[in-house]
Formats: sequence, structure tokens, C-alpha cells
Amino acid sequence: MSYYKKVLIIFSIFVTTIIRKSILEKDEPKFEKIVTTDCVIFGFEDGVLKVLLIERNDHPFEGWWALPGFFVEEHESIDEAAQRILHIYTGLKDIFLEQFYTFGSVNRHPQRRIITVAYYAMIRLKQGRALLPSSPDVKRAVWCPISEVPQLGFDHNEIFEKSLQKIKRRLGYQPLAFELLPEKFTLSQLQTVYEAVLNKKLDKRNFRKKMLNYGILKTLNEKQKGVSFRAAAYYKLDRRKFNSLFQKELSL
Amino acid sequence: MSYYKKVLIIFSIFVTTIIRKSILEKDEPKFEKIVTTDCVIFGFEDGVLKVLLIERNDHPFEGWWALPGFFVEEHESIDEAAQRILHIYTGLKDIFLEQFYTFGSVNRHPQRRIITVAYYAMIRLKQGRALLPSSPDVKRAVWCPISEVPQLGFDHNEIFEKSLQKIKRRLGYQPLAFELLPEKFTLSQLQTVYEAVLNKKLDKRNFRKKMLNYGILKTLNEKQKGVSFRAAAYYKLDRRKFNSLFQKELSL
DNA sequence: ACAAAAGTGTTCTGAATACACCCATGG
DNA sequence: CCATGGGTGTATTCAGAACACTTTTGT
Repeated sequence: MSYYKKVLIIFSIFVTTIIRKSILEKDEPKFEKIVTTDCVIFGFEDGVLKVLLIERNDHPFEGWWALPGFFVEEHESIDEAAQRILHIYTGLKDIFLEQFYTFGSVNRHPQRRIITVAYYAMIRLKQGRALLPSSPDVKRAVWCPISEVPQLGFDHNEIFEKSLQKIKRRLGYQPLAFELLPEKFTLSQLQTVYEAVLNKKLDKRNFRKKMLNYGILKTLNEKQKGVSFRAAAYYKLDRRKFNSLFQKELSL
Repeated sequence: MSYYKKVLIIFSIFVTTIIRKSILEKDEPKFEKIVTTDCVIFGFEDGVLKVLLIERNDHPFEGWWALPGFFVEEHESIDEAAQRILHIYTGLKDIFLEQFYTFGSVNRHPQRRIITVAYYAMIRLKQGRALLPSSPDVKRAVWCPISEVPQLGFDHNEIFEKSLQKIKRRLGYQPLAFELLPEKFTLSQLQTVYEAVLNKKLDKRNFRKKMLNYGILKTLNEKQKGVSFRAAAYYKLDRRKFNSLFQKELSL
């Protein structure tokens, strides 16, 4: 048998394998790199509601600000992917996180068709905790006051606006502001959160009346210290009562 | 040059092309067949709220009942895909349609990873309009009373339940029941829709007071005919006033 | 006349709003 | 003693809930 003939036979086998594989791959679409989740992560600091933004270090939109997001991997649910993103950027786990909308315009991503499932999250900001981007795609991450959000990459401004609308409405029928505060907090702090989210002043007496009437706050025998005015009482959330009142609705 | 050598050279070119193509394809994920939309289509008939179900004619879940749904194509937005599904099954266009949740558990589809963006829709049922499945995947389509929904394929029972919760809540702050009724309707019909969605009896006087107070109904100088009891007045929705009152909220 | 649904008002309660002054603390 | 935010009560308004009888129409 000639040398070329042998090579040809081996080659044929190789080619057949490749063709078979390419046909199989056509029949079996790959999930990877089609769906992302983007997270609008809210935090509360210095009396201002802030959102976590990242500066992109990769195409497309290199150098632009954007919401943190990654591809959903094949082995994880979308919720898990969102929790993963939160962990990467904040180091926190088991965070308050809710899916609120899926964005799927044809041209929302400049390179190819990608749809994104958007979540909002609320976390307790620890003073001094640095936000270190644990991803090479990212130059840095910052907490940006919601009134100062710049132009963002992709359709992320639209996503951010929609998340704001959603939490505003949500706050109307369900007190979820506790997620932004430390374990113990004063009623004034709570009110400041509400005012930051709703973007309007509230009446102190009415606010306190309403909150205390829910019956979901426990008064602590502890007061502020070191303030140059009357010390405020600390409260904490009574999770049991909160759940029995509102948990059913969380799924709605 | 030998025959085998010539063939080998041609073969080499062929192989190189295939390999290059397969590498390119790896770099460029295909959007197709990864994302579906499922629609919970509500209709109102004989005083009962109904949902459109299809009997599947294809694997997986052949012979099972399910919600109508298809893959999102690369060239269309998710909203457009949902409108397309509605058109296929009902022959209607520009329908009231809202995205409400995206379901993405890893194993929700038995064969491979598929996520689905779920919508609910409300349509006016025309008496006698046949629902002809325009798709070979489907044996038949029926309007099923929401209290008699059987076990469905995939996670469609979960999707259906969530859609019900959503429209119940929505009805609380926004009258969207008109979408289910004909152009002109009586207040009793409207009340029946509310009772069907909320699954509870409402007080007639309070209901009428509330609806008329919205100021979004126009009284018509026309009454029911051929009924063996006092004829009811017909009303129609004042779209202009409805929009100015509620349209802003639709996007929330 | 009767069956069947249309149409109509008042009362009560609870929640949201508006509004102004004294209290406690640190400097 | 003063600056600063903490803490408190009452009156009003509005929406939602409860509740029963008369009217109209076809048979």
C-alpha cells in the first residue's frame, strides 16, 4: 500500500469523526455564553442609597461603567448565578436577592445576541470593607450614589431605572429596608433609608407610628452612645413576625 | 503526481476548512434553541376564567398538556417572540401581554438546559372562534377553567401558579380586567371577572362604587336585550382616562 | 305573580396625612 | 446654655367593608 494511501485512510477516519461531531453539535445547542445575569446591588452609606458599579476592563465597553454581571453557567440555576456574582463582588453569601425582569432586545449587546436576567440585591455595608474586584474583567468597583449614576454600558441604565421603580413599589407594601441596615438600628436610620429609596421626605411621627404598628420591631434596651444629642433607642427586626406577616407575599 | 496524493491535498484543504469553522463556531456561541417563552393566556367565558392549554405532539412530554411556548429566535426580541406565540394560537395581534418571571432551574427541561421567559396575556374570547393549533408540535388547544388545570409538562404548573399570583396582585392596584371583556360590557360582567381572578365574592355596591369612582368608565345609552330580567346598562372603557391614570404604572 | 338580576346609600372602621412642641445629650 | 436630633398626640380625610331593599323585565 502506498504511503499516501495509508495517510488518506487515517485522514478519512479523522474527517469522519470531525464531521460526525460537528453534526452532533448542531443538533445539540450549547447553553454557554447566551444568558447573563446582571445585578443591581444596593447599599446604604452616609445616609445615601448607593449602587455597586464596576469599571469594565474588557471589550465591549472597555473603560465604561456597568452593572456587575456574568454569564449563567450550564450547571447552575439563574438564582445561583446571581448569588455567585454577589459573592464575587461583596464576599457575602445568602443575600436578599430578587429577580425582577429579563431584558432581551435583539441589539442590547453590541456583538451578538445575549439576554440578561436582572436581579436586585440589598446588602449591609460594612464601613471600611473594601470592594476588590475578583475578576480580571473589572478594573475597580465603587459604591455610587443613585443620584449620580453615570452613563452605563449596554442597556444598564434602563435596567437600573427599572430596578429603582420595582423597589419603590415594593417598599409600599412590604418593609424590605432592613436588609440595608445593620442588625440593630434606630428608627431615624430606618426612615432615612425609606426617604432615600422613595426620594422624598416623610413625616417623622407618621413614619414611627406606621413602623411600630406593623409589630415587627423589637425594642432593644440599648441606646446610641457618644452622640452630642439625645441618644436614640436601638431596634431590631423580629424575623419571626416579619415572616409570618410578609413572607407569603415574597413569592408573588 | 499520484492519485492518492492529489486526493490527499484536496482532502487537506477540506479538513482545514472544517477545523477552522469548528474553532470559529466555538468562539461564537449560537443563540438558537436556548431560550423559550411560555405564555399563560387567559380568557373569560361562561363566567369562568380560563387558560389556554395545548396537548403536546412531540417529545418531550408527548401527549401531556402544557402552556403554549416556543423558542425565541435570534432575530426577534423576547416580547416579539411572545406576541408571535399569541398570534399562532389565537390569530390575534397586539395583545395585552406582560413578562412576569424567568424560570431557569437546571433541570426544568428533561433533555438539556433551557430557560424560559414567562408572559401572561389576556384576550377577549369570541364565542365560536375555533382554536386551531397552527403548529405540528401540537395536537390540539383548549380553554381550560383555571380551577381544573391538570398536571402539566415541564415546570408549567409552577409557571401557571405564579402567573395567577401576579395578576391577582396586579388587579389590586390596576384594573386590567377589561382586556378579558368585549368592548361593551355590564358592570356585573366586570365584577364576575374580578371574582373569577380573585377567587372570592365581592359586594355589588362597593364594587360599583369603586369602579365608577375611578372615572374610567363611559356609560353607553344602550342596554341588554332579550334577557328575562331587568336589562343592565352597557359601559365601555374610557381609554384616554385609563391611560392617564394607570399607564405610567404599567412599566413598573 | 314570580323569578332573576339590576340598581341604589349609609354607617363604620382603619390607614394615611397634616401639623408643633418638649426632651436628652455633648461640647 | 445651646445646638442637634430624639421622641410624642390629635384631628382630619379617604378608602374599604358591611349591610337590605326596590326596580325592571320576560315568562
